[in-house]
Amino acid sequence: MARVGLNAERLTRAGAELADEVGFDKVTVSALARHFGVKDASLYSHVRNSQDLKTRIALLALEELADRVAAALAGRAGKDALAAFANAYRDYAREHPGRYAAAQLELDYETARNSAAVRHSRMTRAILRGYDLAEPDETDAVRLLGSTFHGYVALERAGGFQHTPRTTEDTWPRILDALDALLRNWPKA
Amino acid sequence: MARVGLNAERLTRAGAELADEVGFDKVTVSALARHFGVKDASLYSHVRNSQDLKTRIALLALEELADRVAAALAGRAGKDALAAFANAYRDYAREHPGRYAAAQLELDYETARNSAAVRHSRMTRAILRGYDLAEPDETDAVRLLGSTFHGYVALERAGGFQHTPRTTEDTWPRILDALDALLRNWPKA
DNA sequence: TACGTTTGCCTAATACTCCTAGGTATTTTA
DNA sequence: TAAAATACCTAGGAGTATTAGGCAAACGTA
Repeated sequence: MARVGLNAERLTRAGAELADEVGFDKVTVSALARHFGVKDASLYSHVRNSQDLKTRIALLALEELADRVAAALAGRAGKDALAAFANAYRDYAREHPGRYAAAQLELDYETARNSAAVRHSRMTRAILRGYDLAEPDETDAVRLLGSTFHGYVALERAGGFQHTPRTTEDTWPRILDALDALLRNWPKA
Repeated sequence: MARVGLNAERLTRAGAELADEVGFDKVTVSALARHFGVKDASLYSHVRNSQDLKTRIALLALEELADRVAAALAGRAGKDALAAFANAYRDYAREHPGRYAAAQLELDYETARNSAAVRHSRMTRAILRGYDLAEPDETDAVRLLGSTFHGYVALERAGGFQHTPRTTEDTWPRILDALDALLRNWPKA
């Protein structure tokens, strides 16, 4: 019979697309097998198991997201960089909800260490170059930014901001204003 | 044969405890049935299905968390209230990781509307009474606080802050300082 | 206290997902 | 073109979710 031509990368890409369509938690080995018109068991030559498949999708999403952020950040500094970073992050989550959810998957130490997660933390730190922060304030500020962006996107996605007339479109730029103001006037210890 | 005496509430409580022990996503109908020494099918007289069980655990967690926050907030204002709120939130997540994850479950509109989630948003707004913010800044600030706390707890739990010498114990109070400073000097539109 | 009703828990059965072992056929390579 | 690698298969076992229908314990009432 004709072969479909599977390999780990095609499975990962199809899994990422499937995640965006139906949700990351609904990406299963059998759903993916159905998508390619093969039997479940056939996937196990390319992927160790279900967890491995999910990890690969997570790593793909982290790479893509890091690439986007890097592109958005190029040549910008200060508040421009802050906004570019934040928007890249948020836009990715909206365009690719499944991949974004995948990027949140908890990776074991070793896997995370060799993933694009490292680029993410370096880029977050790079934003702060336009502001005048010394350690340990810089680390604290990195954590604040990461927390706020991640939290905002998560709550927005969960529909947490839908019960008031104020739209999230209006709120978002104001939050960037606020964070910019905060970074320019970081409180003394 | 002797009956165990199941009912929806006991199942929900046991499910919440199980969530804290093994993770919310590992709370299954069959695991819970095993815990009580009964057959899977027996649970379906008390709970509609797996989703219903998870929703009940989520609602329980939201109630508990709201109670804690309310207690922490009583009689406080300004930065005191901010810190009490944030700590109640964070402590709950650390003591009850499974329940906290459950509280993040996406509820449909109607369910959310009748849940303790409403108390949560009211309490978040109450914090701001000690600061001088008019609408729509108040709504934006509520969203910023919610995002930051939620995001911080999520990233901390995922181990996102473990790769640097600066501990999260040191960072956390500084983030509260920063948010307090920000609320006192909210930028003009 | 006996009787009927409720209901807590059971057995049986179906369906879906994950995964292993071992086989066949196709493609690659030497 | 024969050998090696490998893409996909069949078969089957285990766990989870769920429905349908049954028996017996507990409860309310006459």
